[in-house]
Amino acid sequence: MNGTPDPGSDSSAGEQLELVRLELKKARARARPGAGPKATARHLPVARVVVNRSALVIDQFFDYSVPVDLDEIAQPGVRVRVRFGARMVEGRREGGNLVDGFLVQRLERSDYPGSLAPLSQVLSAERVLTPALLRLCRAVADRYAGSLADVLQLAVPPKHNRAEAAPSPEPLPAPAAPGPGSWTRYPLGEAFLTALAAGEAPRAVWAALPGGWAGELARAVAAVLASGRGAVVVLPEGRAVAQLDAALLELLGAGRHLALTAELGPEERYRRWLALSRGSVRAVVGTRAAMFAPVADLGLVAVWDDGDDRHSDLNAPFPHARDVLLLRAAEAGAAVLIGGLAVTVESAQLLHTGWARPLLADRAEARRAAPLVRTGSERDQANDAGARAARLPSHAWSVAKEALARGPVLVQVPRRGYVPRLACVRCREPARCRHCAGPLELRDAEGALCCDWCGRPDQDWHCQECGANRLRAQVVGARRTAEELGRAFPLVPVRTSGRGEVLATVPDVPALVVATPGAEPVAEGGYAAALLLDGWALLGRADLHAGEDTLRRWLNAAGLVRSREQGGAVVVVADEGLRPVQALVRWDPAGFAGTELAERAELRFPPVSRMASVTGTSASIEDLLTLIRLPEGADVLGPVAVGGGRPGGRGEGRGGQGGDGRGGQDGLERVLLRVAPGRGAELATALKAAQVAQLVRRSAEPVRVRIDPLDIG
DNA sequence: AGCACGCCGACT
DNA sequence: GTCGGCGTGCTC
Repeated sequence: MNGTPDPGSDSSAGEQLELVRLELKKARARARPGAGPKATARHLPVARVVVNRSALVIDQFFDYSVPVDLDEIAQPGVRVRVRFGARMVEGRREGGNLVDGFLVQRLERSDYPGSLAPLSQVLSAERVLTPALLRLCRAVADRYAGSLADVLQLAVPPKHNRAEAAPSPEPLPAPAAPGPGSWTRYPLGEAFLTALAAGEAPRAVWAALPGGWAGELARAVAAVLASGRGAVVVLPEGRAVAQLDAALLELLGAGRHLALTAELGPEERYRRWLALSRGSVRAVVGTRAAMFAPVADLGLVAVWDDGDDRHSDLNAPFPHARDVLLLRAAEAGAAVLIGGLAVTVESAQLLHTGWARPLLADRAEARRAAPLVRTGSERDQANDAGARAARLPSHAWSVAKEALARGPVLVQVPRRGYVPRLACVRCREPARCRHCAGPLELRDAEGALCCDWCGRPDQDWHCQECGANRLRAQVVGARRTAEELGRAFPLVPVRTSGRGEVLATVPDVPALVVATPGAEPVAEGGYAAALLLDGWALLGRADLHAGEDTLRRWLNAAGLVRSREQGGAVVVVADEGLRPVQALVRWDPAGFAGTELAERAELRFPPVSRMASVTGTSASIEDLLTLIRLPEGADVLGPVAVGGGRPGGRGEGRGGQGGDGRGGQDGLERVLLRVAPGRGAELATALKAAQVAQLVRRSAEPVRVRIDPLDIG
């Protein structure tokens, strides 16, 4: 029968041949000398490995034996490849995939009762996963209820052979301690620098003044380098990194620091990462990817503008640069500097608990550095036809017209698509649920009010502040306003900076520079004036952070304007009675953050409480809630239906746009879990355990969990 | 997560 | 009688 093809059964003969070939292949694999039992290292024959599998249910170490030929190279921290998922057949291991991992420890013996598979491969001798980095990644994974492998993926860049083969530069000796520069603007500024240079670990929240922040940050880095320690600085985007990079280059010359940003490309990024890991360079500045940068002898962590949502990583488990750096500082006993023109509520809490000290300028100094800020009413239309065409209040119109004679004028307009929040028609106090203080939403065409957090309806809403019983939803026409503005000043060039194209700088010549928040170019000689338009659209977003975030965006724009002594002026088009507006006019970011914090505490909002969101189908959420062992006093808010999209991303809310399509047409729901301050770790642990239980039992579709969600109303 | 084992319906 | 569904369990 063999070799006599039966006409009509060609295919079956072919299949048999194929089968025979497969069997031969298997036999050869078994007989291959490399696959047989190999001698194991005599000393520390066990290698503990973290495998690169993100699944929560295998978030643990696995032990492998170390073959003699890998004994020397198989040091803690190296990248390895191991066979994972094999099964036992007649006492032999069969199958199993080659997966990447890191060797974390060499041991005399394993506590695993079975026999150990050998390490398959050590990829190189480079010890990329240092003990400190491993501890950090473990802490971050725990804090965010994620797996170690997920965090390692964010923390250790992919291997690049060419970068790894090249030697890193020789380290330079520590520089001399820098002079205080413009830190003299803050009463405690010099003392902070001195402490850094002396090897201490001061912790500060810094309300930076306009002008000079990059130089001030650079001096903080230089001071800690002078103490023989290293520094990590994370900034929200590439243009800010470039500014600090330039300031450091000027202060320290080349070779003592490096910049790490996403746009570098894999080879150069890994080359720089290795320079840090190998101790060639001790200071790094960069965007959020730099938050894990392996700086040895960490002396200082710093975050710039920590309220910017770009500090949140977009990959699971969505760590936030500020919080990762705080974990690092605690671990390393390093100094902390959280700075920005604005002060976040999270920073205010660090001040409130006494964990950090304030680095604030006194009122006179702040007045000197800041531009003159005035409000313009949206109802106060100018008589001038051009102003009417631009729909500008008369004050804004005249300020812009006057300033255009002296230099560029910045016009900040919100991006289209901000979702307005329901607010009192009279005093514009946001409409909140009287049970849990979540934001109220219009859920259906009937106009029924419903809480976005707990889902309770509210038939009889009236304003807590002024007693009015009517609501309004704000409407946005931002982009059009900007276009009309260009027509209103026909002789002036109009430049735009926004989503499509972001300008880094504009020259010191008269021009209208229309920019969306976060995309404002730096004007070389400072803007002569800035108009902050449509404050309502910003303040009216359905977002817990709307007030804080709006003030932050205003401050960042106003901070690019010349000081009041130099004739710099800002007009903010918004109701002067509102707290963010007052804080801008008085240039008092710290005061605003303190008040906001007190209010959050009263309403039990983050960061005074800790929250996590759980998203999934109704059944899977219910299932998770039966499995979870919640910390004492935890609140369960919801579930409520949510629109499509990725709950992990920044899609809805803070800084993002969209967020329409609510109503749960895809069947997804969300609950918010709220715990008392100090119980965040317990909550994360409980969520992870419940998720693992759900995955193991397969009792329902898995849910998605996010700690510190950004998109809560 | 993958991947294999194991026990019940419609087809050669 | 077999091919194949996805429930349950493990991976050093």
